[in-house]
Amino acid sequence: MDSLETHTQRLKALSDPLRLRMALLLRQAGELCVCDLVTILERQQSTVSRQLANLKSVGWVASRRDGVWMHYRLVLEKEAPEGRLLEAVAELTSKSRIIQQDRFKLEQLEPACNVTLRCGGSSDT
Amino acid sequence: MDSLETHTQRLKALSDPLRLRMALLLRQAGELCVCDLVTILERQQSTVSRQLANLKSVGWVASRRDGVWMHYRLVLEKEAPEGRLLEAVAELTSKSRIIQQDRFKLEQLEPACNVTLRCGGSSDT
DNA sequence: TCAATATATGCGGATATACGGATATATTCA
DNA sequence: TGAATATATCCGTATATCCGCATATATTGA
Repeated sequence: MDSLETHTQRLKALSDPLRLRMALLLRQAGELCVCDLVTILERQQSTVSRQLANLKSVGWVASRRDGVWMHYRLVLEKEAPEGRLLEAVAELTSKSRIIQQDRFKLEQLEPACNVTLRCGGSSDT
Repeated sequence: MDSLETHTQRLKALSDPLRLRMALLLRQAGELCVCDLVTILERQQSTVSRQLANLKSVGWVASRRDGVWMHYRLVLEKEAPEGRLLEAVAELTSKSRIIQQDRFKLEQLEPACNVTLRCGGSSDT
């Protein structure tokens, strides 16, 4: 029984192009560190970090420290309305040029940090 | 293949508490005129009108003139991702105090204009 | 044409947001 | 302890947003 403001703030967090790209990248990758996102999004580290803090403050993502690196991941209870919302957003934006480029960059990414898991993509060998 | 900006603008339109309440009221009522929304939302007519224009400019609602009245309704292709998005939002916010109050006020509403149809609610007599 | 009503829009002020650059903090390793 | 790296935060500026008030526009009916 969150207040309406709480919900609109969560929606607003996804209403910024940069934060939405972040959320969708995390959705695809499972987990990413700040420097990976800096590489893909081509923004200042301070910008990326601040927007991740925004996503975290409204509960979309959580973080995990691994040495010097902070790994961010989506917080989604499966079958929750939040998951369906993000799924719908992902579907709506999947054809967007930038989103497709982001996905490509993610696949090509040489992980800067020793990522433990990276879901999807090329897992055949 | 809308641009990412287009999609984030549509999300942002739902990220404002007042506009979200409007969208959910229209979802429940089917169609409402500006003065009905002014009554329910207890805001200035100019505010309501401008936010409806916002929702219209990004494609969430359409309007129909009926004499002096402008009736607004949601534009939702069934089975489209937009519909699932709004459904998820409606579910997330359904427990919010304000949203419940809005629903109640809508049911009690003495229509200011001769509304042709009003779905749901008390249609027994 | 003119008054009455419903709606839309211009304007200004208060507030929020996004960004880059600089800097602070945290962790690792020598 | 000190250098190197990754991340977080502070600051100022530019821009966007929200609202109410006043006013413009559109429609109806006399």
